[in-house]
Amino acid sequence: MQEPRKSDLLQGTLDMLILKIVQFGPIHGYGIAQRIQQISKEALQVQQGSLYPALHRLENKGLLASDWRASDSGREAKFYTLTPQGRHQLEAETAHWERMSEAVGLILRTVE
Amino acid sequence: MQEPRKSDLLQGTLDMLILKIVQFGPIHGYGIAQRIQQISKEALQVQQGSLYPALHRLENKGLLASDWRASDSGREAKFYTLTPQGRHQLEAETAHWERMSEAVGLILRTVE
DNA sequence: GCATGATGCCTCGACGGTCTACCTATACAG
DNA sequence: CTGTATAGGTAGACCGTCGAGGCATCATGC
Repeated sequence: MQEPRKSDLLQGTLDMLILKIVQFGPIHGYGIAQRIQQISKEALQVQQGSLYPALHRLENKGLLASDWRASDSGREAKFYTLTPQGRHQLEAETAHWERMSEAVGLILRTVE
Repeated sequence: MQEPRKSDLLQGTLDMLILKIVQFGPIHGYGIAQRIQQISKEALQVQQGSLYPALHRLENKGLLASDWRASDSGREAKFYTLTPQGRHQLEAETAHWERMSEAVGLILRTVE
């Protein structure tokens, strides 16, 4: 019996993570995936098939704004920035995450 | 603007939480939902439509075993217990959760 | 000149977990 | 006899994620 194929991230956290990374400053999609992987010390990694739909989702909701600029490598890339709603949403999701993950920890640390 | 309809739990944690609660000793489904809610101080709550499919899933995978007994209220109820594989799985999932949630925390606590 | 890998954007189909909304039945209180 | 808590269950829909692809550009090595 082999690895039950664990997901690369905790379900439902992707949007929050993206918003958080973008908060640091304008960045393109490819860079977001790299940053997440790097900061998490390779523990989390975002598949492109998850990333781009998420970015479009967030942009459609008005949480992110985008414009084309030249990337470090001199190529055109779509840079995302946080909108005011995005910042607000990030705060809300962060608070929600804190509450929830703490609650899970509470259960896990319970010894009968 | 209304509640974005947040989920009642963090996606992907239900199986782990169930296994953890069952670890405390034989308990029936209804009781599991109550315990989770109670220990988490109402932060987490499990819908029955999520709970029972999850229990059947876990039993089919051989992580839980069940038998009918009389509950506290004198009614018949299906009591679940952890199998050895279930215990093993719980440890694996707990470790995975720790790694993942810590990684998420790492990102959230990063200040540029 | 050509292949390869890294960068960068994207789409599609499938899967699986969760939620909402139901159904059933029993015990007990009023 | 009606309502509520307890207890088990199913069906359908939704939606996020993943796997697997596609496309283009640029730098490097051969």
